[in-house]
Amino acid sequence: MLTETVALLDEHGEAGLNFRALAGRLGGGVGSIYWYVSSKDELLDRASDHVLADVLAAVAEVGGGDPVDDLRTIAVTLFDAIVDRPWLGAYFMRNTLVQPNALRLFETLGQQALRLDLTARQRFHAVSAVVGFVVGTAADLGQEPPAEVLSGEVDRDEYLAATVEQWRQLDAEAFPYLHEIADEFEAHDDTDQFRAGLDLLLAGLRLQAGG
Amino acid sequence: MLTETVALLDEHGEAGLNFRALAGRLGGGVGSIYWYVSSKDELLDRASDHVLADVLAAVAEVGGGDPVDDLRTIAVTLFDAIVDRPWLGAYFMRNTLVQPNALRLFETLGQQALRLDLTARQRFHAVSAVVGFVVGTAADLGQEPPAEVLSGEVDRDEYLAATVEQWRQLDAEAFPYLHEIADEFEAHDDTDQFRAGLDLLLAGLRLQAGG
DNA sequence: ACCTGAACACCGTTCAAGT
DNA sequence: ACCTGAACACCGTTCAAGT
Repeated sequence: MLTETVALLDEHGEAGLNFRALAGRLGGGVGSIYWYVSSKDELLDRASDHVLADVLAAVAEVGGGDPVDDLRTIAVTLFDAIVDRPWLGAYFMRNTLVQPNALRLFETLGQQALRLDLTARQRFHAVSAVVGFVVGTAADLGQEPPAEVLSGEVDRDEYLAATVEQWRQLDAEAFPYLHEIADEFEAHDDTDQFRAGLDLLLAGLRLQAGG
Repeated sequence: MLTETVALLDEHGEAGLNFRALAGRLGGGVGSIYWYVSSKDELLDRASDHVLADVLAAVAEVGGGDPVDDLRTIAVTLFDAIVDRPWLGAYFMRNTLVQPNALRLFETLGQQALRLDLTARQRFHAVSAVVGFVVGTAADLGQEPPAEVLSGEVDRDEYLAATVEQWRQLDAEAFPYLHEIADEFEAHDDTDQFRAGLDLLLAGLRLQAGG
């Protein structure tokens, strides 16, 4: 059932997942899904954990190098997985009681932090910050472009172009920052942007751990 | 209309906002809302920007001190606003074409970054990282507790208690990190956690800007 | 130009009934 | 123990009709 859920999600996005379509795929009635799962939220909790097994497998060997670098490797792997499947962002670690893989991934991140000279509280904060940054950033990037722009259908590129154009129209005296970064924004790559932010966070962590 | 939308959101949460209830409040028909707004998403885009005016007013005087500290002040103010109204997280800066206040707040953050010795790209990445971290972390904290835990209704405290209990039941050899932080998690304060993470990010930024 | 509200299409969820 | 699918309650959105 989780496999079919993920397949539907991959093919038609979060909006394409509904119980009627899922039941059809499984060759059963709508009601039978409720025998295995108590709600759509729980289905997505479990589906996201199901998919997380791949992330876990990909980082199984991580742990031998510099702790901060290993933290970065795991974070980037998780980030890529959420960019691939944006619905992951909303459900990852939402309820670890039914998400053993999320818990294992959290532990794996934490084990890198265990190798840093930090207090327990600092470690807790550091790992939480990394997870928060990864999930928050990835979820932001995975957003559908707003449908209300202009009239008719607008794709992501057109929305971004309209945004830069808006920035350039602003008064340069009142908006010096937006003017400065308009070029950057136009040429920006989401993954670069994520990595740059993650590097800032990890640089701060390294400093806290004593270099 | 935006004021009534926000009032409904504040009183009954995101789930309590629907066009029938809103039309009732406004003393009109459901259809008339579509004269002012093309979809529910646009309504929420505009409502979130409406509310952001308060944040903007609160940070109007910021800018005289240390740039990194000023960045922190603005970030904390935004964080508090999203914790207060979790639906803000999903709509903040989603479509700046209809969100002038979000744009101004982004500019205000950016102007602090302008006072740091950074390249335009670094500034863009830094401000994006701060916003991503704030929104991601606040949105995560604002989540409803999963309803599927155990049977019956469970509030946030019970869910957190069940989570710590789960961690303590895990094998201590295989999950050293979760065991170590169980106590921290039990006593943790969301705002402290956010500030600690933000400080790591800002420490990294300060380092990049040359101390 | 602005509003009305019935109607439409589509949801998640329930439940009496089956096997 | 597990499944069925009609029915329910509740959505966002549309649109012909009004003023």
